[in-house]
Amino acid sequence: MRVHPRSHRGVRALTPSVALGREGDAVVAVSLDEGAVRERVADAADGRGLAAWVSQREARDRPRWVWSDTASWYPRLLEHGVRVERCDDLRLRHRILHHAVTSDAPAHPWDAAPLDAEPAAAPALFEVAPRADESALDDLAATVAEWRAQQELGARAIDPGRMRLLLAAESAGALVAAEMRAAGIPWDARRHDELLTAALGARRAGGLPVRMDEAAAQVREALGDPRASLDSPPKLLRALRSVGVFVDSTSKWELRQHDHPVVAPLLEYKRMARLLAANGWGWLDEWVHEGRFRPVYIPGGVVTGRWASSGGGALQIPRSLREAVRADPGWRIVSADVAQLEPRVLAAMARDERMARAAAGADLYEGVVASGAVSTRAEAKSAVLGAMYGATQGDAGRLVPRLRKVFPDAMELVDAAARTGEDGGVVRTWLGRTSPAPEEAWRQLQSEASGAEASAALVAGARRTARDRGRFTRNFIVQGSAAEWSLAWLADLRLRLTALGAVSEGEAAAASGPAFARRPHLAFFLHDEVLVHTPEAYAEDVATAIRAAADSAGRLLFGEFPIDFPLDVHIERSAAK
DNA sequence: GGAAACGGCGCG
DNA sequence: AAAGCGCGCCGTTTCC
Repeated sequence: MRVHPRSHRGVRALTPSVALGREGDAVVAVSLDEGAVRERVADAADGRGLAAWVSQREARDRPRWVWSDTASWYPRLLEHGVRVERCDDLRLRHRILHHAVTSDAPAHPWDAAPLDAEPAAAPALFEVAPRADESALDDLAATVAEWRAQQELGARAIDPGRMRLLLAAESAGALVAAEMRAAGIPWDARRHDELLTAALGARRAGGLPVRMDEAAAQVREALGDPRASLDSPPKLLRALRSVGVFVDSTSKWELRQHDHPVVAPLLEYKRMARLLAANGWGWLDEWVHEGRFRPVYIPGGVVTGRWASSGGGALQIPRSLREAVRADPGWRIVSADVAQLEPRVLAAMARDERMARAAAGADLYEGVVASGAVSTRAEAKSAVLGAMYGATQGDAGRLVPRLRKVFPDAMELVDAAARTGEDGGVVRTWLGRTSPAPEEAWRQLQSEASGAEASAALVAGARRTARDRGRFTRNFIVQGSAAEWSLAWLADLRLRLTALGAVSEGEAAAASGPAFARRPHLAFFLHDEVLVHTPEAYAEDVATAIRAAADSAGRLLFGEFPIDFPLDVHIERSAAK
């Protein structure tokens, strides 16, 4: 029986806000609430002094730290083992607020108030990319001014309550991203090497791995050209045509449709070449050090609000290599992913009760079959994805209309988003992230095509780009709202894990490494899945926390609307020895 | 000779 | 040469 940790949601009358910024050669803190109490923190170059001061203040009253940019402030703290509970990342918030308040977005069914379209004064200093002068961004006066401007912008959002949630979730995500980079993904380089050898054959200096070489030889044999180039699409295309394989590209989906002796070995070669180039031994040498892969996560890096990553292809690790992720001895990896997150979010956003009923089980697609819309799970999946992506042709295009009959509310929501996009408007996610407005060139094309003189080709081209944009906005509201659910899940889980780890403080003190990495901690996040690295003793508690966080996220976004977010949770064994 | 575009493919 | 969204990265080709 374990003593239950102190709740991480303890009621606090007031969370103080404390801005950190540079003033000359010093870092200075200012209380933003009342009295504007100022305190010199440390020399700007003194990371240890900064961390010590923040740590002390964090312990005292856990303020909300207001800083220009988590990616530039927080790693310095983490380096010295100091974590903070919450922050306002002004740079990330700026991007959301600026778009939200200055856009000409038409009202949505869930909007609480008409949009105030008066353009906001937005200091160029906080524009997201690229930053010319890093030190200017950290300036204390600029930080405080930006924070005050953001308080006003936030109050002018269409739904200030939802906007507050979104801004808080975005900033919490920034903390998670920095912490996950600091902690790294436990990566078993030996296992990775074994997997590569099994897939590609033995590694050979100055040449291709054995099995790749063999596949290449088979391809060249079938092409009747011992020197055929396999890595150059144009040359390969010509070689294929010369032996009667009349393809229009060398992509695998097209090759697969041909029955020729070259096809099988070529597909095998391409599969191996891809693995070698993207995640081969070179990748291992470059990205895995001391048993950790440390990708750079970029919160809000995708227009929809999803995260992007930079370096190491963290968001594209092939499934076949996931086995190389191994907990440290005595630890466990707890993995969890959400089943069909996006259609569930769509059902909840649209308040579509019939679609929610179809989602009631663990498998939404089976629920769609049970609704009578389609007859197989494969059809259900194709139709649902097609509905969210805007399919018009093929199987999906044929099936989508059936969904319209069964789930009219959900379908009307995405159809309306598509119409808005085609007309050049902007759309918003559930919590209020606004899609980018169309480029001037796009507007220009549409207006030229609507003129009396417009050629048929011009009209057709304009129509096509309008449809392209419609598919983008259609998907934006779903992908972006799903990303918000995920952020809420992540933020809530982060606090639950901290609370869990707090009870193990004593035993953890003996271990080595940064304090936060000795507790259960997030190690990886990819759109709708997480990995938590945890001491073995907490594995079950972590699994429970992950589920509880998913329930919280669902309620936070969608209240009592009857939608659930079933998870696939696994506790994985650690590396042998 | 280097930057940008392209084809291709991994992930959700 | 995807149909049907969003990414990052690789090797090659094309452009300047």
